[in-house]
Amino acid sequence: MTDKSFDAFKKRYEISREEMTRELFRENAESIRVKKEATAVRNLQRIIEAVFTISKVKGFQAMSMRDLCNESGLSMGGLYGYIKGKEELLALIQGQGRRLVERFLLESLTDLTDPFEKLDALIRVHIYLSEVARPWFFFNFMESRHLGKEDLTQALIMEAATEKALADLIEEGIALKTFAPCDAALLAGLIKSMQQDWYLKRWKFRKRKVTVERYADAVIEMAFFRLAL
Amino acid sequence: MTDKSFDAFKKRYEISREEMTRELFRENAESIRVKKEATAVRNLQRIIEAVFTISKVKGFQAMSMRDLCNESGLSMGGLYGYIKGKEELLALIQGQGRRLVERFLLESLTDLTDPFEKLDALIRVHIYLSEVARPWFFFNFMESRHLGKEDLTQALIMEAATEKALADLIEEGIALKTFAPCDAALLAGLIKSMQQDWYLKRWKFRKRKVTVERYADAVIEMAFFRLAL
DNA sequence: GTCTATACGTGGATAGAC
DNA sequence: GTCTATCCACGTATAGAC
Repeated sequence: MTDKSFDAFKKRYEISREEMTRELFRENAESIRVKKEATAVRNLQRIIEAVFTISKVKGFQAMSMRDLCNESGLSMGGLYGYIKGKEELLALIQGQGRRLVERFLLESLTDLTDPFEKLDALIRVHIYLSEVARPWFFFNFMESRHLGKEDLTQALIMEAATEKALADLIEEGIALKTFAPCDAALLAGLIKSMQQDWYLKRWKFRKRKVTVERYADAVIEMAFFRLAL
Repeated sequence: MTDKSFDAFKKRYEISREEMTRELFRENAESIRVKKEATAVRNLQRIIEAVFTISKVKGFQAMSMRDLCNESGLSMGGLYGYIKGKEELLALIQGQGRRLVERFLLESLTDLTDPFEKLDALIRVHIYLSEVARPWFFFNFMESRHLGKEDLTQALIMEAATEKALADLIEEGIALKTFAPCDAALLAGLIKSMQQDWYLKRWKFRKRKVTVERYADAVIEMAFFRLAL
């Protein structure tokens, strides 16, 4: 990513959006009774968005299937054509998230060589991604501990992968004597916590009129101050 | 606090612990059917701890009153001698938290004048407090959005107060030309997000054998690097 | 493919015995 | 003060009509 603006990122994201839901449908096709792709993809999207909306207010556990029907516009019977039960919703949403992170986060370092540039890109793209797909990030953070053992393991692996990408980058810079020596793993964790705050406390930033670009700059600046020689 | 060690803080905390639950009982005495203070305080403590334990695993919404009975050792009827309903548990726990923060956080700056020392104390004491009262901090973070309007407002005020204390301190240091100029409110938020990570991801730090003192040092170091002239 | 109606289970709260 | 037994409301999931 040579263009650091949020708008450029947003466009890139919106292009992939529908395609990602279609992939999700195909991956789960056996457990979905509805076979017509256009209908299924549209309804799947509505269901997932409804889950986010309701969960944000009352939490996933407190969301009843009736709530979900009202919000998504489907009826009880119709809804059960898409999912086997409430539990499966979690797995479904997890799948969408894995796709998000793989496609946008772990591919963000192409064409960059300077450690500072790479670190900038890696920090920035995470914050931008959490802005465009905020409902998913928020949901994932709040509800991941209710996942089943299998899905939880998957989630933790993905979580660790993004943190490790940061730590590796920092260590690489230290080895090159571009960054000042420090505990790379610990610093990566601190950076991650600042990244997360963007989607966990977004109401706060909106109230204070802090833009996503400005926030990303501030986090990157913190890291650079720490790593400057 | 002249002694920066965690052990010193922990001792100070443990002395106040029982007393705080007693205050909580007296404050809510009208809505508690049980009148014998010794019994009531003991059971209240058990109930609150049980709520934390269960909520950590399945979330407050998914916790049934039967779960709570099993975990606390009381029966359904007995339990309802202490609380009017499930909703009231949230308010009760909120009360305990307000007491925690007021007593330990907002009183931590006595006897200090140097801005760096004050900032060190304010950052450190929050992290230490979240370590000794981790169940409360975790619960508060995860469940606060399910509070009623009244209690939610209270929680947000308290949240804002701790962040403002940080921001004020930073601005004071900038005015004194001890700190480098920067956006104090934004930096305060970033520091807060790093503080929160300690209790939100504690399993991670335990696995990596990062002690609470070391973590506090790392966060303070981040702030100092940013604020050094 | 989607709807309405309904069976079956679980949860919150209380009454009354001990 | 605490327990057991019970009431009623609500939630999930399915059967069968359209």
